[in-house]
Amino acid sequence: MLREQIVSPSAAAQREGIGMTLDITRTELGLLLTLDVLLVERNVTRAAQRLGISQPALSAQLSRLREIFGDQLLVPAGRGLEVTDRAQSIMGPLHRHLEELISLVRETQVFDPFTADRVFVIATTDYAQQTIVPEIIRSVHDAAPGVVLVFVPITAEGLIQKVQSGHISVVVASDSVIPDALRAFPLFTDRHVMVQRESHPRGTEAPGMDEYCALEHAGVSLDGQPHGMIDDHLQQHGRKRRLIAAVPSYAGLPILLQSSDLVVTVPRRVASHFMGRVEIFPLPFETPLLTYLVAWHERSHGDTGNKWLRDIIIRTLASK
DNA sequence: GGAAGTGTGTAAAGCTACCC
DNA sequence: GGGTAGCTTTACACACTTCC
Repeated sequence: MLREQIVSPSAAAQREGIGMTLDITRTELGLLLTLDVLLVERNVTRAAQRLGISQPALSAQLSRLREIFGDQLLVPAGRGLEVTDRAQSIMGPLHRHLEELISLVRETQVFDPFTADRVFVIATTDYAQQTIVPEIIRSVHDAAPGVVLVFVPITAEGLIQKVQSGHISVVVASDSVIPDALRAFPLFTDRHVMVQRESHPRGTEAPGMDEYCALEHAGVSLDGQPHGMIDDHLQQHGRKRRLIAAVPSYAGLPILLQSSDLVVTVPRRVASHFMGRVEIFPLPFETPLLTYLVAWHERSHGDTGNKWLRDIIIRTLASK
C-alpha cells in the first residue's frame, strides 16, 4: 500500500495513535505539484502536457485535489478555468514551499560538470557583454561541455523576482546595479579612462580638466537620458563636459571614434576591447572605483550547480 | 507466493461553452 | 446549428504494496 504517513515514528505507534498524525500522504505531495502547474496554466490540457500525462489523468488528479481541499479550486470560465478564492490564497505559499523543496533536493545532488546538461541564465550589463562574457563562456565550456549559458540584459524592473524565482541563475554587474537583497562576491575593480582614435588632432597628451570639458564627447545611455555617472560627478565639482551623442551600447562607440573626432569615457576594460586603433588616457579627475560582483539569491546558495557556476566565474575573473 | 487493495494511467464517450 | 475546444466521467489495465 503506497498510502502511508510520511512523518510517523513507527507503524506500531501509528496504529496506537501515538506520535505525529500529519494527515498528508506521498500521493498528496505529488498532487500538490499538479496543483501548482494547474494554478499557473489554468488549463487542464496544457497542464497535462507540461506534466507529461494525459488530460483525463490530470482531470482525475484535479478531482482528488478538490476532495482534499474541499473546494472546487478551478471552476469553468468560458473555455478555460478560473481559480477560486481558496485556490488564489493557496497559490503563493504553495509555489514558494515547492520551490524550497526543489532547492532542498538540488542542494543534496552533486553537480558533475562533465556530465551536467544544465542551462544557466546569467544577467549581465552591457559592460560585461563587451568584456568578460567570452572569458566566462570559454571557462565554462572547457569544464562543462554540456552546460548551456544564456546571457540576458539586466533590467532593474523585477530583477530580484527573476533571481528569486530561479529564472536568472546569477547576476554579473557593478555594485551600483546589484540589489542589497542578493548575496554577492567581488570579482574585480575598474576605473574610467578617456579614449580617442589614433591620430586625433588634439595630440597624444593626457587631457587636463579644462581640455577634457571642452572636448566633444560621445557616451552610452541605457535609459535614454543624455547624461550619466561621469556627468553627475563633474556636476558635483561644478564642471560640465560637451556631450554630443549617446548610443545605447558600448558596442556602438568604436565606429563613432573611428569616424569622428569625438572622445569617449568608458571603463578601462571596455576600452581595451575596442576594435581599431585607439589611444587611452587617464581622466584628469578622480572617479569612484567600479567594483564588479557576481550575485545570487539565497535560495540558490546551497545549490551545488549554482555554486559551481559562481566558483568558475570567480576563478576566471577575480585574478584579472 | 498469491489475493486484495490502492494509485495512476489510457481510451472512449458525453457534456458544455464558444465561434463562425 | 454545426464544428471545435476543453473538462468530466466511465471502463479497464497495470504496477506496486500489504496482508495472509
